[in-house]
Amino acid sequence: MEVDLTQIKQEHKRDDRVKEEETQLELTKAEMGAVTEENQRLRVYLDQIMKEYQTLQKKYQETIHLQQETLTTINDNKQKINDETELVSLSLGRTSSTELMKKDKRCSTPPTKGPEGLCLGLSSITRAESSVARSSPENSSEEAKDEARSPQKPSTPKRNGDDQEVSQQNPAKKTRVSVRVRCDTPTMNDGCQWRKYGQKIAKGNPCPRAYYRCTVSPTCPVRKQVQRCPQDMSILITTYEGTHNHQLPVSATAMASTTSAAATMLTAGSSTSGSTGSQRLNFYLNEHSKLKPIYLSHSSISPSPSCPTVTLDLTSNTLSTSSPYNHRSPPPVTSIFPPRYSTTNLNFSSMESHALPISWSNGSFNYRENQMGSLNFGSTQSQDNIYHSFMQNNKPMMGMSAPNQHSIPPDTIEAATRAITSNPNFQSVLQAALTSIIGGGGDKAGQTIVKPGDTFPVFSSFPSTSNANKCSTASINKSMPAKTVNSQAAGSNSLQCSSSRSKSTSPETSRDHVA
DNA sequence: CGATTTTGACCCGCGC
DNA sequence: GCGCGGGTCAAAATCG
Repeated sequence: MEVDLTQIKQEHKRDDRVKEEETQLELTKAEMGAVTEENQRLRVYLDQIMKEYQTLQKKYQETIHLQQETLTTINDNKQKINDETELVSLSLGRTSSTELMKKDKRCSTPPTKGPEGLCLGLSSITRAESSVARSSPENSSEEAKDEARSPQKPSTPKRNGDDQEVSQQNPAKKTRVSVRVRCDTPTMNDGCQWRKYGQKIAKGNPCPRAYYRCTVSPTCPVRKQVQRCPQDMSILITTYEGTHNHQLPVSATAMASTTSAAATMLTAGSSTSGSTGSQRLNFYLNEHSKLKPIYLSHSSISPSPSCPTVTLDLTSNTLSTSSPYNHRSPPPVTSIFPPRYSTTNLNFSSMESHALPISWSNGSFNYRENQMGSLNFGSTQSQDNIYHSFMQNNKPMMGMSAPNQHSIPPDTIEAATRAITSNPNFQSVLQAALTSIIGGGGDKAGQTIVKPGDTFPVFSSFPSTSNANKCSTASINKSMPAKTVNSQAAGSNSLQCSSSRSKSTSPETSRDHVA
């Protein structure tokens, strides 16, 4: 009996083992089946990817082929031109050729031309911005040259030196960046210190044009022109020109980066635009759960312009027109800053009408709010009161007279920043500056926007003493609320329209702002 | 009193 | 060559 029991037990054990093995086998089979299925799926996926890759490769090759054909055509044209003009002039250097050739040189020059990586057409502004981050010895040496030139030739104005510098860098063109801002204050505070050295009434524009020079460094050649748009007096057109040869204050880097990016875009963008008429690029930004277009219109090339100008249109399109362009303020580019080569108009106008004013005076597009960290968010006051209280609260913090405040809608700033940073052509230029400002989180920083219910954050971290930074709180309070942005009283505006250069208009230009 | 603005004069490039 | 217009200079005025 005992023997039978042990036999039965052994048989049971054997059965269990067989069953376990069978189960494991089934499991393994099932796993194999799944894996085979997945493998097939992956194969199909891989095939699709390969097909797409091949298609893309085909398209790429076609595009390359087309580009080569175009280049060949251009070269043929060049050859024809050279044949027509001078058969000997085959140098790849700075030959006297047509505009087309200049553009070609500027644009299609392979990036192997220099250590700076960008094509030869890069403007001084790009270098300026690079010198913002690192004051390049090249610039300093050039400045030293300028300084040396001036005393030697007392009769020669210093601007000649600047022009020479520019002409050395970039023959026959000097990129300007024009910023259009709906602003009631005499000047747009961009964080830099400016000193007014002249004022003129340009022909065709009753509003005087003011000339400012950067005083952060006595040798800084950067200049800016400030002028009211004749069509829309509430729009301030600030044109920057030149290269900062010094460290910029943090508050000034944002504007510098923006203008730099715009300038870079002008030069880089012209590389693809060729000589064809107008080009329009559209940027889209996702804001408030809807896509908004940002139009980059590349205006047609003007025949008799003096220098390439890129216009950053930061005016708020409060009328919300369906047109991509701001019709209320026609493009000033061709009329005010007619470009010799090309003019790029970056219209960052927002279609939103709830735009709250923010300050450019901080120079960092409001991004410093987190760093400053003494804001009253969540206030339920009206916007006017909010702004009043904010200004009062922040006066001690600013530790200075209220700087110029500007009615730049936050979404406009965000749009500008996004549009600019989204362009690969100058992402590298902007990266350092914007990253430092935004704090690394591009999206998050981009969303540091004043919401309609929030307290309006205004910062002025730059203790400037220049007039450009002076602005009365009263006039700000009058003009800053979004609803009254366009109905400013131009009384304290230095650039208000006037047909004569009388003393009555000029002194108030930038001084009698303090209430 | 120093810094800044104003403003008439001057310079220079460009078109005719 | 001349005139025009934009840009700059620099002395005077003004401000803080």
